[in-house]
Amino acid sequence: MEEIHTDMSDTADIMKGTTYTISELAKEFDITPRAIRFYEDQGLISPSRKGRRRVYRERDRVRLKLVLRGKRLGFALSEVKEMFDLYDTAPGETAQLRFLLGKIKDRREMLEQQRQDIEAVLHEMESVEKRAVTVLEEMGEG
DNA sequence: ATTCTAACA
DNA sequence: TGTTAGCA
Repeated sequence: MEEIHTDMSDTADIMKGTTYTISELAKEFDITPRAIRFYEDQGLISPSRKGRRRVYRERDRVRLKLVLRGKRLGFALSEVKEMFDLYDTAPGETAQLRFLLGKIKDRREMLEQQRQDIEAVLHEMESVEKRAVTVLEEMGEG
């Protein structure tokens, strides 16, 4: 899945002004550079440039990590972006957290509904299966 | 060797 | 998002 590099503290990386190339981040998070550029196109990350080349700093790395976490939780990139925009607009504001809670609620409800749907199908399968077995047994006797 | 943009799948 | 082409 995903492993995290915890050598020096992140704060140390920040004060040192550590930067990363797109390939380094891709390797760290086990994704392709293409995916990282895609997230940028979607407005989720905005690395600075050195000429044409993207220069990723700790802030970008953190955002990328959050994007991937959002994906794991089943959120759309657009939803992760909404959260980022809220944070950028009102840092330290409760709006972002309320938004997140709302998203979690929606996501959870969707998953629970899916769970119910799955259970319904499973039960139906069981019913059909029993019926089929019964028919075979009757044929065996007759 | 690596990254980038753009376009198509 | 993956892939590929043509650059720098």
